[in-house]
Amino acid sequence: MYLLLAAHADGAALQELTAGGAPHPDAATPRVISAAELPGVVRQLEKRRPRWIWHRTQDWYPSLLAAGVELERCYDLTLCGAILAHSEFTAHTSYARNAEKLTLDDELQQPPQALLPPPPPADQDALFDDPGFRRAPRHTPEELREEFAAQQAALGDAGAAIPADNRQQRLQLLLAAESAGAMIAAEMQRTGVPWREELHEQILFDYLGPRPPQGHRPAKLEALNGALRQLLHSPALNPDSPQELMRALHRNGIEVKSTRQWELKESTHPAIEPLLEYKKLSRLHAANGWTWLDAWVKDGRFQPEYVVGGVVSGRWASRGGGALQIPRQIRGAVHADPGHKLIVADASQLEPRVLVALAQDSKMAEAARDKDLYAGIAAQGFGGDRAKAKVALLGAIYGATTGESGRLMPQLARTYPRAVGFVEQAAREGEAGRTVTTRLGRSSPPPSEGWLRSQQSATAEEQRRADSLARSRGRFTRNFVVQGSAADWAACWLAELRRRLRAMRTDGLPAGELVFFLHDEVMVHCPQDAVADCIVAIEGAANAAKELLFGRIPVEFPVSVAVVDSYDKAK
DNA sequence: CTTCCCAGCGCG
DNA sequence: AAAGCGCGCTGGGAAG
Repeated sequence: MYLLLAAHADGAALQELTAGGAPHPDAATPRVISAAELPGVVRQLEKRRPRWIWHRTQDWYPSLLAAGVELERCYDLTLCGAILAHSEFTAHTSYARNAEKLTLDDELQQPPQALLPPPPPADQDALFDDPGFRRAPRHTPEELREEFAAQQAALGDAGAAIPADNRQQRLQLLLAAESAGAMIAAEMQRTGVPWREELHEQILFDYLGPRPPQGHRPAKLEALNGALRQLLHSPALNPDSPQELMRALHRNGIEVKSTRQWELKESTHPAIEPLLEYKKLSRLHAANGWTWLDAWVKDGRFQPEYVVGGVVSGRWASRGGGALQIPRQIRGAVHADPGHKLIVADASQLEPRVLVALAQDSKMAEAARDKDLYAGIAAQGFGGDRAKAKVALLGAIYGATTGESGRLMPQLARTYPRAVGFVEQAAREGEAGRTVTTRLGRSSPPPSEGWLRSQQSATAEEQRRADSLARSRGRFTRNFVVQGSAADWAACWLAELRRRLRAMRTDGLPAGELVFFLHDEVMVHCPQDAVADCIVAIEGAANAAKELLFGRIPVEFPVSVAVVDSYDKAK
């Protein structure tokens, strides 16, 4: 059952559609529902387990959640439209050809915000107090219905070219997973990561000293700054200025081309150690210090905004608070509530395993049967040297050309011609200006106009520049197929896990809540007596994701699970 | 004063 | 050990 929810001047318009996107015979015209009665109506209709169709999940779902209405599944027209408009699986359809003049405005990205406190938790009326909501709806119900019908038609044609390839099922799975991801993002933002402010403050005190007045350096940084000024004979030095710092280093005979950590480490000058310490602490203070704590943690929860579809590869991005960059230093502040545990689960070595499955490299699959894939590869082709094997494989996925990683490539290619050939092929597609596609059908963006123009350059100098741009794009497409297919896997893992956790709740069992997701890692906050069942759900979902993407293949996707009180104890 | 870009570094 | 992919955020600094 498909139910379209569209904005309406008086609240919402609701219409039942067929799977193809036509109005259901019993619902020729949409039903208008006032804002006040919407949550109740939606709650009632949810009992029939519909798929809710809407322009953007983030416009509807947060307010429904705030009103206490949780839904099972949806279809996000914006996210799905973006996939269908660019996917190679639908490139031959009129939907893709008309993508330039999409009926929907694709404002996936909102203007970037400065560091602002997170919005207060929405209450039941928030949706309807929002002046944006009271504006004339951007799309009529009929426009949204037609958009859904067009997307369904494109999906229906996805398998036409190569039916045996299951392209239609794969793309359908991707659309469902992406829409589920949008719901999970809204739910996780509402729930938030359990964050103990007093533990965070203790960490800051230990590293930096007491909280300084606004705009001042903490004591430890001030002391390091004093030492640096002496050691570098620069009494007014501000080490936060790369230019000043560079000049001071040069004055003291430290000939670096940048002030990056790894380059500074080359020097043995006595100022280097305090300088690196200063940089580390200064970063903590600026990015995750007291100001961050004030702005982002409230009532024991960190509630970041996730941006589903924010990365071309299908990974999520985030907005505000740097949610996907929580440094190890402060992970001790992420702490389970009393009587609860954090389950931190991580798909080990996900990208190499995805490469094995994509390339169907049976030799590498033998190595991937081991819990430690790098050790398996080391045994097969690198004389047992695990570090070498890891650098070589990651280099193949990233497109390393120089350094140890680049030198190891021929050795890797000899042992695993299929796996290496797969990423090499993806690189060649990109260099030639073509697009590449993930397992489930998300395609890389086409090259820009400027890139295409650069490839027709005349002079030798221009040609060198063009070749460099081509190789750069090749590294991007090389990585895209692996990173993007790993994101496909992770989206299915997450959606499957949500389904299983919801089932536990429906069965009246104690169940955990998803509170964090980071590319190949999930965190579940969970009552102690639900831990065992949650782990079963996490592992079952991982296996389900593998079979959804690749069928029954002899490649393991092991999940490493840690049950901890605080995040720093995981890994 | 605001706006934009860069260098640097955090995460995977 | 080295600098190959994808992001967001900060402070500095130049430009308007």
